[in-house]
Amino acid sequence: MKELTKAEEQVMQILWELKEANVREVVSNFPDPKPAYTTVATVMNALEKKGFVDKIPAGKSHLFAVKISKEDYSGFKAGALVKNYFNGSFSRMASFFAKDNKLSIQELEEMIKIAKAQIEKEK
Amino acid sequence: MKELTKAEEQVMQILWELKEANVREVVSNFPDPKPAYTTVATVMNALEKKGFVDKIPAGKSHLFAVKISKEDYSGFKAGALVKNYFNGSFSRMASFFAKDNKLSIQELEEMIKIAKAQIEKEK
DNA sequence: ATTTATTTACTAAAAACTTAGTAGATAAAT
DNA sequence: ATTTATCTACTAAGTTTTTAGTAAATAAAT
Repeated sequence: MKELTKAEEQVMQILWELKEANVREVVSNFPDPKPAYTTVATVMNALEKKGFVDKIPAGKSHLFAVKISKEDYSGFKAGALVKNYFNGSFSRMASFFAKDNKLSIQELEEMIKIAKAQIEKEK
Repeated sequence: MKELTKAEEQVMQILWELKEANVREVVSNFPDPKPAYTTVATVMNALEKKGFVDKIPAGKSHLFAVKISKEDYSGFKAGALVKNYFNGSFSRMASFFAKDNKLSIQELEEMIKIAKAQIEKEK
């Protein structure tokens, strides 16, 4: 999987929300100050070349449909982060977040529940 | 805190290991093919300008000493990841990792231990 | 039918990042 | 003292990324 640049990532975040959209719709979902239409179009074409979206002719314009899900890309990014910054250990990252009250009790309890369920499943 | 570029990050990973080093030492810690001495020097000066290291005259050359710890930068990166890709919820990330056997039982148990300890501490 | 609006393909300038050379200073070796 | 090695500051070329304009095609409005 290829890396997204900053500009590409911004567009993908919008596309992940919309699932599919044309250039105009993506532009209108940008916060102000919105970039130029052609700027967004350029980025979206790059995303197609990189395989992140499909470009489908639709009437007068094109529809860009998400091809690589946010979940897949999230996993890719999270994996790289854990590898490069937490010695490849997720629990090391968990302990980092646990420190300094970075996590609420609710989040911690949720985490325990998830982990327990997973252990049960693997038995 | 500023973002590190790819090249800067590579150098920082070496500096985080060495705590402090001059250009020559950083170059020699690069895997082959090693970049040019001046290339590394340029990056290290950029790191000083960004505030990631201190540049201390030491005899003939300079010593570059880590100023922003790997832990601090890790937290910064992990926070951004959780915010942008897991709806700001760490447990959402945990559940993502738990899926598909991405975590060993050992890691999961470690996670539970950490979370429980933290909850206890906050009481 | 002609004007107006929308969209795309192509092009390109500007900015950011990467890589490294050159010249000059300083120190070490002979 | 002169040569050799090391280091830095400065410069700059090459690459990637970002941003957007222009021209052409198509559709919509008058």
